[in-house]
Amino acid sequence: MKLNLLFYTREDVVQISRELLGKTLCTNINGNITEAVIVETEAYAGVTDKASHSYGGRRTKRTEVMYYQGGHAYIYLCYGMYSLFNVVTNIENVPHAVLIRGAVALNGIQTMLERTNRKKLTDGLLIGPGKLSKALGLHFSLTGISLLGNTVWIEDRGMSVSSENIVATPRIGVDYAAEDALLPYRFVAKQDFSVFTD
DNA sequence: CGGCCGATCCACT
DNA sequence: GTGGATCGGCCGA
Repeated sequence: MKLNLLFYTREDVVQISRELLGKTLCTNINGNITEAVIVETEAYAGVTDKASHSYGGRRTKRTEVMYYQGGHAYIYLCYGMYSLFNVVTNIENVPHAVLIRGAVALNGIQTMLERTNRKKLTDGLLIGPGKLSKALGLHFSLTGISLLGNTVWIEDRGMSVSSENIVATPRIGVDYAAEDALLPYRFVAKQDFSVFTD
């Protein structure tokens, strides 16, 4: 079933990041449906987190979406060519988010291959936030869209990941965040979901 | 208005 | 392991 508002508006973004592992990220872009099991996430803990775009309460046209109520998508352009997809959490005006860094393809594989200009499905197709967003059609122009609608949403299909199958590490590419760069806010599922593919 | 740079990826060595 | 691609956002002047 589709994750609801109560899932997203909880206050512990680290806990939500862990729970998102094993959930199914779905998109329906112009009738092209793609689905993938989330296997890698990162928590961004808002105004007190130096790695977060909303650190210190920074509020700009781009980061405004982070201040939305939980259950929206914050998607922004990185390095001029990659859209990075985040799940906004917590209540309105508390700018927490979870970056979705990796997934395993489940359905709509042909569409994903076409979007990424590949011929064959490989394990790494959706590993990496830029690649994942491209394959699922999560262009940054979709930023701010609700995850409770019928374009982008996340489902619980009973595939939760137990804590002994979760590895926590520091986040990627946030060396600028001083001591917060060391926080173990990246979560990787050590579990093989590829067996569910088609 | 100019300049710098990023929550990345891949080809190439 | 390294550097180039590529551009919107952000900041300082």
